[in-house]
Amino acid sequence: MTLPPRYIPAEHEPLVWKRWTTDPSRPFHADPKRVDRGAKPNHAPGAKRPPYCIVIPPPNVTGRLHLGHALNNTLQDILTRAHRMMGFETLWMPGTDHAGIATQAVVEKRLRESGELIGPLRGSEKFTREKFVERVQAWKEEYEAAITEQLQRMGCSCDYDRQRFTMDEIGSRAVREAFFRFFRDGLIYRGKRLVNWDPVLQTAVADDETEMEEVDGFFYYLRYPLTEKVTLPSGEVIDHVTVATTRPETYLGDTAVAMNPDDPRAKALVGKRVRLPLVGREIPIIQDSYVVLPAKDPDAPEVDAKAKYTTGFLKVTPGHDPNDYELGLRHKLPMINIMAPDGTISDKHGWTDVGEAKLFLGLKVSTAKAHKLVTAEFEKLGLLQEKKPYRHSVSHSERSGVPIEPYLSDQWYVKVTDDRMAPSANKALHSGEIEFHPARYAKTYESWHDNIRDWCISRQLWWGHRIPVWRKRITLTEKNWYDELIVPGLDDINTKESTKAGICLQLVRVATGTVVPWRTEEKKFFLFSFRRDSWLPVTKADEGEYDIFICTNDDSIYSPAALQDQGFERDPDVLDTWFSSALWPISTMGWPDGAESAKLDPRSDDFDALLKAFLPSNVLSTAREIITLWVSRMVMFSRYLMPEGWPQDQDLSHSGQGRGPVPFPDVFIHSVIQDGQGRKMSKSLGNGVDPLDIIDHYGADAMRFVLCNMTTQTQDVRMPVEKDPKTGKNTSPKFDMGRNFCTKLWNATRFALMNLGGGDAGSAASAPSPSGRGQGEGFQSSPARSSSSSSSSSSLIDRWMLSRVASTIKKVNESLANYEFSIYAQQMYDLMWRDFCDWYLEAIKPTVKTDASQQAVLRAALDSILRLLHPVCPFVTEALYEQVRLVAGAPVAGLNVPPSASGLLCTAPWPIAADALIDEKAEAEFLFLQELTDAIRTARATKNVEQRRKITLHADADLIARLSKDRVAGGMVESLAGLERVTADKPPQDAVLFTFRARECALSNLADAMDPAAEKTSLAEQVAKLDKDIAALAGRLNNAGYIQKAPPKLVEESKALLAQKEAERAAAARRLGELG
RNA sequence: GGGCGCAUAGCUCAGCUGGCUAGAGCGCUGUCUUCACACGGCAGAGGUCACAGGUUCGAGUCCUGUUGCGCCCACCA
Repeated sequence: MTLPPRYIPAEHEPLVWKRWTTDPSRPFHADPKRVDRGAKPNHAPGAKRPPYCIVIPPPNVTGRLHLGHALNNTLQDILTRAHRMMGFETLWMPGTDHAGIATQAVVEKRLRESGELIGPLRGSEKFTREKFVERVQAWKEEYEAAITEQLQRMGCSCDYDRQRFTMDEIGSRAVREAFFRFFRDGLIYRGKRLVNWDPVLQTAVADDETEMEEVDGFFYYLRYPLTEKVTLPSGEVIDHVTVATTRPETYLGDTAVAMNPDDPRAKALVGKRVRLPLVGREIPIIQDSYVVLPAKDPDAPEVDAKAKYTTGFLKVTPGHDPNDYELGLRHKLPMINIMAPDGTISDKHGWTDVGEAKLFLGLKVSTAKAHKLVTAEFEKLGLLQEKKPYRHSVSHSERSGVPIEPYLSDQWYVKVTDDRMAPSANKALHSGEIEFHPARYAKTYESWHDNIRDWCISRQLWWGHRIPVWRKRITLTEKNWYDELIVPGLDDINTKESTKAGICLQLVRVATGTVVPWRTEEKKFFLFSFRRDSWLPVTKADEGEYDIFICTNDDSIYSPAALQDQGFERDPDVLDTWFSSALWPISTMGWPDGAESAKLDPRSDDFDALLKAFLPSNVLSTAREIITLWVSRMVMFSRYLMPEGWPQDQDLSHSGQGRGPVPFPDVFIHSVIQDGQGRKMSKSLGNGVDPLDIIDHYGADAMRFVLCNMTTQTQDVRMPVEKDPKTGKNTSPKFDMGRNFCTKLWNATRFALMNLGGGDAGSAASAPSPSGRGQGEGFQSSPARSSSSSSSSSSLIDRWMLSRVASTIKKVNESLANYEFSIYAQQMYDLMWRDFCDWYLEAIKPTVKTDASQQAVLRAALDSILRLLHPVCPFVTEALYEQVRLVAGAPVAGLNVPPSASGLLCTAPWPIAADALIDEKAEAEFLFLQELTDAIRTARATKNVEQRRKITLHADADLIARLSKDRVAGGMVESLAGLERVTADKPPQDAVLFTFRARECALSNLADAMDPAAEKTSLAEQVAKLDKDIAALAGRLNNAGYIQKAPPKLVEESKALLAQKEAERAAAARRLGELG
């Protein structure tokens, strides 16, 4: 009984997965108690070993994983599996991200499509907040399960017992504590700012949640009447100024007109006023160098678009344009908001002087309709000068697709500009604590921090972490301030003097939006001190409306109910998704509670040890667009929140405040997979590939091998996508290679097993044993310690094979250390296919059945290949190892492949080869034989010699000696080249001459009859080709500079090559003469 | 506008600090169903390394510039 000639993944993958996950040794489970950072990697049961940890970039629960995920997770699994086999205590922490805005948008869209939801979500009768969140929760459950299944089908060896979710209790606890600490330390503040507003989802969105789109529009030239006539330096008298705008309706919120101080008209106009049509508001003309001067020649091709279109007068709308907002701040202009959250023009949100502009109320801003109506009114008044077509890019919401409205609103911010945040993240880069691979990506990271702005973290959504802040609006006077500020019950808490749990307050003056520092004797701003005598009283100047914000990290201190009784309302907003993502490396491991986290999730009771053992993790693997969104924030948060002296200081209540540890020392940025046309894969383009479709069709290993193989150091990789006519699913012919590779490995092992006479090869396919244990192991003793006399083969091809294995181990180790995945795959491809199959297995066919020492080498080489390949192709190698491990084989000196204690390949020790196995002499000699074989094969093919015909090689005595020196090696050439005999006899008249390394050789008995004409043509071609080569070489050697400056070794090589070519030419020419 | 990357065989890509007689896989051509594998073996065809300059004895590789494509950041006058 033998293995079938094909590897059919679907027959093995589920069984192999079951073995991994049900084995009592729990191979994917990390035990922090076994970790010792100072230990050497080893496999001894119960021994201490160094940690190796990767925290998964949590996939969004918005949908299923795509090929980019497959790539990233394959790479992480490769690293994880390799290190596990190398003897590290290995943790790959899995989990998913709630992806606030993205998931809410997807679910909202679904509900709209199904007709369940009509109109805006907020205020919807059908969906209360709780009910909607319930629906999102259901969605999350569905896709979290799908994602987990996908990961498992891919073979990802995550520690699934620890799987986390950003919004689970552990994650939420971390968010709460982190928010509290930032709030307490003054790094979270409330501010009225201009934000990106999505008028459909009705929430603020981050800059990175928007994307630019080219839009056709118009430049409208509007005339603003001056309140008095002005005489320009040119002598011209004007009664209006003309502004150019793409969004005419925003004129309703204009609070100034700006011009460049260098504009010759500025002197006459700055300080004058214009009156806004219909609104009637009078606004000043101000000067600011931000304003672009009009181009002298607007038609010149390289003129900046702004200079080309501008009139020199810029309408300033601080409430609805980011630049105008900055301008407004600089000039202390009023900010008028003319828009309701749904994007309609409204006088209910801070706009009072509506005047005759009433007719615009209710219009949706940024629509053609609004532009039309507003400009029509200007036209009626004779104030529309002209309009010009203009194509420009406008930012759109990534989630709802509508244009983003800059919108003035109250939001929470993290002060990432603080020295302890972004600058600290850069410090980690400069000190080498964090390193990017490839290194160029460090630049993206660095410049992001150099230009960073405070991070708006509040989102007006329902799906996410609720902001842990309660608010009450109060009016403070000289008389009532103490009573207003004191919150009953808090006095008691203060006496606890607890640093761990706490409560803190912020006071924001409503009129100005400014945060009022708590004025205590201790100068502990925001840290609430409840001792009345430590407060400075409110003075007359301080009187007014205030918002008081309370933040606590522990509901037991002050319960939500108690706060409500006091008239506090919980902030309705949720946090930006990246806030919880930023905590991911530490929250998943139980920050901030350590051992106590087990109360929140009893699945893992070793939380105290977990963080200590595995943080910092070893590497973060991700796509480059995540560098700013996520990598940066994880570094900032970890450095701020984790203790400075970590891991010596293990008191998690200590915040490092920018001097804590980095969450990982290495960041690997993988390439982006595009389709065959270089486009991004996306749902809308229909060019996405589902990893499960690939796995169904090709097998997980095939997919993984190809993904690994294409992970070079470049930015993008193209993957031509085809639609499978049968299934209608997207696929790519690129994966053929992986499938073929697995089949080849399968058959090579099959062949080896046949020749090793061992295990019942059939059982792997038909009836895999549930556990391999209990059956005889292949090795009797550790091969590393065995003496060379045990089995070391003296055969050249065996030494060559071992040398190839040894040097591949070395190169694979290097590639893994440098995150050079493609090189790793390539090495394994060459070793398994080219070296092992094409040469070694073919070469040993005549001898292996009777040569015990060769069998040992065969077994050890195969075992090594399976181990080295396992991280890339875990399923097929595991299935094969199940058979191979049962085959007895003597140890091979220098190649250490001890049996796996569990019987599983996934925890088998990584092969170790002695340097002495790398045998350059054997490789050189083998190369000689390979080339000889090739030369004969080529001659046979070009002379159309029949496949089965055995021919005769005529060679010189030296070559014959070399071939007979090693019985097996000589036999190899004979069998691979199809030789009947090798002789020193003079070749017969009809022999075909060829030269091999400057030796004249000949082949005879090629055919029943030779064609002398064809032979002559071929020889003439050879001579011509050689002449060309000789000319080139001679030219190089005649160059004085080359002789003088090139390395002598190179010159010698050229000379030798020239001599060889000349000899070959002479021989060919002579033979040509003989043939007449 | 700032930054990064890519342009090498029909396709997808290697080619590190300059020595190449430029490689791999797929595809193509020929041949072989020989007892591991036709998802295979063997052999072969196919490339002025985007373009133009420069440095060098020598450039796919280094420098400068040009063109084309892609990505990130900034930018709604």
